Amino acid sequence: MVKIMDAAFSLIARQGYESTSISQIARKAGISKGLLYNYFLSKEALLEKLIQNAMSQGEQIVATSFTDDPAKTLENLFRRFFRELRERPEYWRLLTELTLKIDKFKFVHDIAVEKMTAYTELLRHLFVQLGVEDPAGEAKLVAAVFDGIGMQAVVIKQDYPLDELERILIRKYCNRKITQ
Amino acid sequence: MVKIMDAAFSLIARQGYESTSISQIARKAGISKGLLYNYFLSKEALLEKLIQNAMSQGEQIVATSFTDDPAKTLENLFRRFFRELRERPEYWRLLTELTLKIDKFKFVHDIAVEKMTAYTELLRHLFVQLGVEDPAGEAKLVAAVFDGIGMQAVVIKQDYPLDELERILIRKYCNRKITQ
Amino acid sequence: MVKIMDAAFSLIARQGYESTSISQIARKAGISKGLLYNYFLSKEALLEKLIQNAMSQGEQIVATSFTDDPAKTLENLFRRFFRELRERPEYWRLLTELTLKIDKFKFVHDIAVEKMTAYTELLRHLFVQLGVEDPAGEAKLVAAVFDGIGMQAVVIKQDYPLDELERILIRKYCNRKITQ
Amino acid sequence: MVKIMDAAFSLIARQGYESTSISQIARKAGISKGLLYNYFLSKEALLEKLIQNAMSQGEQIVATSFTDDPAKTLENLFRRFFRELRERPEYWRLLTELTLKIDKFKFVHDIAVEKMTAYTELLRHLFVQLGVEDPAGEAKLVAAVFDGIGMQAVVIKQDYPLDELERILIRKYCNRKITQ
DNA sequence: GATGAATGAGTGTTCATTCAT
DNA sequence: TATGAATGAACACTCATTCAT
Repeated sequence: MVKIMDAAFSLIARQGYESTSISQIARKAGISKGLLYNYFLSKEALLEKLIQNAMSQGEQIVATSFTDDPAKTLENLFRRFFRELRERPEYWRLLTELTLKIDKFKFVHDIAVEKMTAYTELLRHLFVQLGVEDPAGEAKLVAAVFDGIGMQAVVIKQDYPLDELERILIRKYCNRKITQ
Repeated sequence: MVKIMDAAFSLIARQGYESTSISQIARKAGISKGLLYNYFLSKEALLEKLIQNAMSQGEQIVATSFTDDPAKTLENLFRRFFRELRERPEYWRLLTELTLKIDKFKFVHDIAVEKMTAYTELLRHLFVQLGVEDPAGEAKLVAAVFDGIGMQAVVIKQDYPLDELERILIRKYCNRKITQ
Repeated sequence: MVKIMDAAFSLIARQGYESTSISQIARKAGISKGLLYNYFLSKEALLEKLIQNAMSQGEQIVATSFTDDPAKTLENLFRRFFRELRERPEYWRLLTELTLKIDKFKFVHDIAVEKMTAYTELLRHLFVQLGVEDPAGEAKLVAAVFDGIGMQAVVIKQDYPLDELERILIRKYCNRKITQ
Repeated sequence: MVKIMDAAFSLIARQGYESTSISQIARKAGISKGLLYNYFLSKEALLEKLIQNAMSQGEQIVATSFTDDPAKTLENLFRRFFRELRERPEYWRLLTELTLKIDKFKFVHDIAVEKMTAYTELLRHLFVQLGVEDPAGEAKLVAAVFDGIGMQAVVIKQDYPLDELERILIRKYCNRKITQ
């Protein structure tokens, strides 16, 4: 049920998983607690569905960034990442919070590691094409930058200079001559 | 009471704030629940003290990194940051988790913003001395890198290439000639 | 609906009345919950039908045991009782469990008393024909033995010496000369 | 806490385990639900304590029945058994109901089998001393009689002829000459 | 006849917090 | 200073029952 997922998403993204009760979710979705359990086996199962949903949206972003020009592809990735951060910060909040729950929910670890290695590998591949020195290391660095910016954007919110960071990153990595 | 803080710190760092009960903390600290409430007004107040404590430890790291040579100072900062990550990963876990509780605990936002601006300003200052182009932007980027690496290290744990990232960062930013 | 009764019977006999849900019964019967309520007014009503059904099966056992020879009739009763216990122990489980719900379901008491007096009267009648001393008392005793053996067989299961007890009872009560 | 045990005992004995809620028990005991959980880890743990309590009382009955004369010992056992049934029928209700829950609670099986074998062995021993033919078989029979009478007394209540059955049993098994 | 979405009161259990001692 | 008995509101979850279709 999409109403439930939406309600759960916005509440959990804002308050965190443990601080959001099934009652709250049901109330916000406009249904009874009992009905919620017709759709989801447990609170944890609901969370898992939520994450899977969010992840698949993330994959679309990557998929639609590809072009023949690696510099352009990289720029697309950067721009879409920042757009996401601006338009749907709660998505990153949820992902980040969940990532920290790695010891509590077994399904999180697999998703997190898979996501991280996939992104890093993608960046490395682009850096190779762009002739960047130590592409593997640079990819890891940029992956960390992504996570760090996501985290800080979520925390500092409107005061965080997303625009400036976007400009810096694109200038640094996507111009003709990549020297550094 | 330091026993309480220690107990609370290790439990919350490992299990998270909501999953750690006052009973557990009191038991681990070897005192009664009642006594705990003689020292802290509430669970939330204990958490606040915990964070303030953790932050001040972070400041010590910064303070002891200073030298006359900005490149050396920067290298010290990097090295100490990575050492912390290796030796006390729970510290970062706690900080990261708590940072995300921004909407739940008002005091978190102020602390987080203050920390971040202080670090960024420090980095900017060093970059100015080192003649880095766009020192303010670079400082923001490196601050994000720090947060990102901390986050990923906490999640990926022993498989995360801390050593490699440390080497890359130092090579990139702390060598005589800073060109990028 | 016989499918419902069968499903309910096997589930309740195995798990007990309270631990068996209407959903389970409907699922096992291959119908919807709603349809089940077309046939039975409530879970309790279903239970009542279940018991009546079980009781009438018990009566068939008695009815087909009759012969002209009271000793043979008694032996038939014994043998059929033990056969039932061996072949359909869940039947006894259900009856025993339900019998204990006397304070919860008013209909249980009437059924139980009626069953017991009928059996006792039957036994008494046979004992009179067999010239047993104090036939009424002996009948009550044997009725108790039946219940006790049923109970113990249900609990101890495969380790309970049903064969031995059958032999003992028949030797004791069904031989030409009844002396005791 | 004895208040809790008493409340739980009387409620569970009357209504059954599943039909008695923790709320009811706490209310009857005059305490909060939370406090109940300071004394018992779970509803099941409370039940286990209840049974252990009941069993140890049962053992006292057996222990105080012994004399040098086996016939007198047997008579004592019979009389005490019937006295218990008259004075504390709920005790038997609880024990019987629990016994049927053998598949649900692991601790029940051990207790039930132990109780049953101990009683049967005791009876067999007495029957040997009394020169009863097939003492082992007779012991099993009498053990079943006990269970059966207990069961019927619980169900039929005031209409069940406990006095008559007591007289019959004692006459049958405890007189000088045991012939049967 | 037949479905299953929907409800609401209930369950066992947890836990931050208080307070008499 | 120190205890822990006690509370009450909350939690995740279940289930008999209803009803529009």
